[in-house]
Amino acid sequence: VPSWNAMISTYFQVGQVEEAFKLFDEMPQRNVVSWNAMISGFAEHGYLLEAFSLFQQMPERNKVSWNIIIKAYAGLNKLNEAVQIFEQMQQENVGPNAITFITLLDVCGNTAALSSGIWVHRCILDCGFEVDVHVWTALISMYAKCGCLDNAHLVFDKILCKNVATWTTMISSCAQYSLGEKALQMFKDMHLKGIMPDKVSFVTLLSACSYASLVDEGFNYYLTMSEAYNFASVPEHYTSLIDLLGHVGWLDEAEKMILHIPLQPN
RNA sequence: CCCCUAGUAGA
Repeated sequence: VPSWNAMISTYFQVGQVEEAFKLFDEMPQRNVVSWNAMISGFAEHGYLLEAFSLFQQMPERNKVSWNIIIKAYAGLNKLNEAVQIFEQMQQENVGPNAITFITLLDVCGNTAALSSGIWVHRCILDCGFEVDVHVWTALISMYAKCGCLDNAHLVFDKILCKNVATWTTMISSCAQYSLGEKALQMFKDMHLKGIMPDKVSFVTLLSACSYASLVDEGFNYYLTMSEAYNFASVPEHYTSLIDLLGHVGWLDEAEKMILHIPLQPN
């Protein structure tokens, strides 16, 4: 059964929805993972009716099944529906896990629903299980997206196990609140704490330089990334640099850069 | 490495 399940997921990953369903239909036995894989794949490709229908039909559901449905609503920015499913799962004695909360926080952030985000935060604390760094980071992100940088900072300060993603969330939040210098300072602080930047944190850093109109710093950081860290550039790096040139009015340089990057400009 | 998992550009 795991082999069939893996094939179903693979078909969805390459967009072959019909092939996936054919396998599900033909496989000799199915387990809850088979059903979950189908529901998740259907939902991800926009086949929501099919997803919901399978969810109704499936013989047994686990936490993942419920999380997939919450995610389906979250993907549509349907916060109220997502919360309803969250409450329904608990009525059916299926407890949430970290992923449940992360999914809910994500939709709160995307819809700037601060009061709901605070409510989810409280649920997390009430739940009593130990909160991992993924959930903490999702909380920071939610507060920042909801316009509450102060709360984001409060959460950030309390986290003991900050990793590069946690720092990047905070750096990005500062940049989005036009605190470019502060964002750069945090990048340095992160480095001082011995946490190594990765590609995503460099994208964030370069965009912070753009917000702060710091051309030299931005290009120096870009060189550091390429030469000291040996990271290959992704399109986002170039976009950030071009954006930086544009922000300070160096339009000729920006245009030149578009013509010279080793990627097809989109 | 059978299903749902946090941070990133431009608009």
